[in-house]
Amino acid sequence: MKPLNRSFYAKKPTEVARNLIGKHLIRQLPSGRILGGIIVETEAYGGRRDPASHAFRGMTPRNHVMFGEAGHTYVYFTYGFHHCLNFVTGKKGIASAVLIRAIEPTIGLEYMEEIRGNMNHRELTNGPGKLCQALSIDRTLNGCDVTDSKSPVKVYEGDSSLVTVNASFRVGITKGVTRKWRFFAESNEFVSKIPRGFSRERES
DNA sequence: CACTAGATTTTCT
DNA sequence: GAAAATCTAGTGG
Repeated sequence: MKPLNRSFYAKKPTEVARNLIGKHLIRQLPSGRILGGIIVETEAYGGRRDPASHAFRGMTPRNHVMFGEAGHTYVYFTYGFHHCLNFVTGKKGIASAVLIRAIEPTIGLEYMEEIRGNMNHRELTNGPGKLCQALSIDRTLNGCDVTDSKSPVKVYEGDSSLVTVNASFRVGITKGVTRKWRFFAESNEFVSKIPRGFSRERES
């Protein structure tokens, strides 16, 4: 099985964000150990037109990979604690990316528990900062080519047809809040936050 | 369950 | 110097 190819990523961020739901995210550690899970929540970010995007004010040392070729990782550090994983989308020269907000862990649960603390499996990876910690992702992984089978981070086809994808407003931003650019798997318990108007089945 | 505040440091203005 | 694509613990209902 091969990772998703570049044409998958070379589209509008909203389209890629929606299509990524249900795909398998795979992380290979330097030790060779494999961790992974199913992507259940994403958000799309644009370029100069999207006030919530890091690229809104043009290229900077931090965001320059967002302007590059689709199918590369964009990993940044924020709030003094957390890393966030994105995939670059669209055309080269025009910034856009998709933030991976949550996964349903399927491979290497024991390792994730080891570094995140032994906890409810739902708490392991249901947030952008949490999943980066669980998968040992930091800025040294910025700019990886996700379509390369040797990359430490890859995405494989999954059972996307089984999942209903919903759209809602993005989370944790103060500008561009009216765009419904957040996508998530309906009724999946690993989604980070359920917005107003949606319910989560089988919640205590 | 809903809401708030505080931690901590990089990045850009 | 201010803000940030977050998380956690704590309070109150």
